[in-house]
Amino acid sequence: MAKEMSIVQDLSEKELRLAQMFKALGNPIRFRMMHFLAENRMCITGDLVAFTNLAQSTVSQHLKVLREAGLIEGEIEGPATCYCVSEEGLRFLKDEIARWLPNCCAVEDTASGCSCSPA
Amino acid sequence: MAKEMSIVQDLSEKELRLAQMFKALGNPIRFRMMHFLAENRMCITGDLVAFTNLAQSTVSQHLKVLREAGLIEGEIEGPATCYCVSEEGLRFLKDEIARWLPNCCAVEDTASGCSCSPA
DNA sequence: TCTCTATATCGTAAAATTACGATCATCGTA
DNA sequence: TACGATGATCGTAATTTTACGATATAGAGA
Repeated sequence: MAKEMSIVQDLSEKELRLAQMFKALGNPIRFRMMHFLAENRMCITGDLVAFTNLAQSTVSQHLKVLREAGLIEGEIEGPATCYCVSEEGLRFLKDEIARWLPNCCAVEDTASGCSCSPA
Repeated sequence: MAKEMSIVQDLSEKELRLAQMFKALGNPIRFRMMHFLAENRMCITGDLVAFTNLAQSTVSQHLKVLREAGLIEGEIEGPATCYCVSEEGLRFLKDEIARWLPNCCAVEDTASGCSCSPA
């Protein structure tokens, strides 16, 4: 952990958020939940519970991860909580990815492959 | 795990790869390694070991994850192994993300926020 | 107020990830 | 062929993640 910090430390705010989003979406369940949320425009926790077939507490936990990554937004709606995809979050994700690692893989690049020591 | 399959099952090939890429990049160390790799165009395992300050075996393990996600490519170069960012992989990632969840967050969308039960 | 519904949070067990040292395999060279 | 350098893989400990049931919280309605 201490070692990790030394390397991870110098990530910018945006990069940290991007990494957090990657982590959140790295789980297949959460990945799928995002789809569901996007398809259905919005839904309450119970809908995701039915969809995933997981325990309510588990789903709630996954929702928390997605929320903390800024990928979804929740709003208390009466006794339930209504979730939807965060437009700001998704836009951020798409924009950052598009700009990510611009130094490589340009259209007119080495074309493909890794050519070490091109001697 | 069995339950997970029922939900994750119906992910397309591309979606599975995308999720795998997310997972690989979700780790801050690997996230950082991708930067390093992109900045330096290419490098051998030892360079990453020096950069990350982690054990050689650990770095090798991280490289494997990135490789299996199709994000980098390794080529045996004499006694060493030369790694570089997979152009195909990164292009795939960027393209898929750009197309991802197209149903939401269009430019002329609800603008922002989650408005449940708009009654 | 009492209850029902819907969720978040807590505590905990199981599984996966991460990190390390040690070992094994390979290439280039003396 | 033996050696030194470079990395991949193995075995394992520590940490983190994932999932569950139980409990706590809050709104809506009888």
